[in-house]
Amino acid sequence: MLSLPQIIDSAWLSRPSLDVAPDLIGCWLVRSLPDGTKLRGLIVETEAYAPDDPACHAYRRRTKRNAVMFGPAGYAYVYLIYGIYHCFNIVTDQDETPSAVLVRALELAVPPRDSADLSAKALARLAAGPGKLCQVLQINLTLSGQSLSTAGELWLEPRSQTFQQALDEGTRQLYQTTRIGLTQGTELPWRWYLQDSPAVSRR
DNA sequence: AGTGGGATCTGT
DNA sequence: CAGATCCCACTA
Repeated sequence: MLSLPQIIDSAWLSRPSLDVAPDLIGCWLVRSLPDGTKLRGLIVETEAYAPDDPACHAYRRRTKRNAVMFGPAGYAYVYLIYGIYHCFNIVTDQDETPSAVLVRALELAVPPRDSADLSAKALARLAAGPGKLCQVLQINLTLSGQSLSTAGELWLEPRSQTFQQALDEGTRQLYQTTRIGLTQGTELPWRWYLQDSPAVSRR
């Protein structure tokens, strides 16, 4: 029986992204908005980015954009893609080891206030994709470099006992496959998702 | 100072 | 499958 962490702290995240990425499935991403609203989503899809990984933004060198990935674990790395969408990453591994986990999809625990007239199906797809989840949780560049602590605007909470049990018993399963949208490193099976989750971005 | 490409998403 | 649209890394 795997022991559950009480909290997801820097030590838990200071492992290689390949270990952290699957472990983050089933954990909660919590966003506290300036007006006090809290949004919670169950993480159902992640991708690992590692040193010596040609698809990693930090593959070549340290730059202004990717600098946070070179720092200690437990910080947000957010970037803008195609001029339109944001992608949210969790910095992992030891200080000076550039790596991160991209959060690709969430199951929203509480529907956003302005989504009352959506079908159940549409609701389940609201945060199905890295760009969409950033839209829903209002994650943008200002959060990049911020610490993912409960004192802040964005943090992580561990798997529930029941979720862990379902995994242990095989009632729910993780699926491991290749990453999405890349031009390099396409063959590496560094994407994980929760089987049967309607929020997974792509199968 | 200018250029090109990108870990996306939607609608056609 | 084209297009939206902006930041930043890279070149000069």
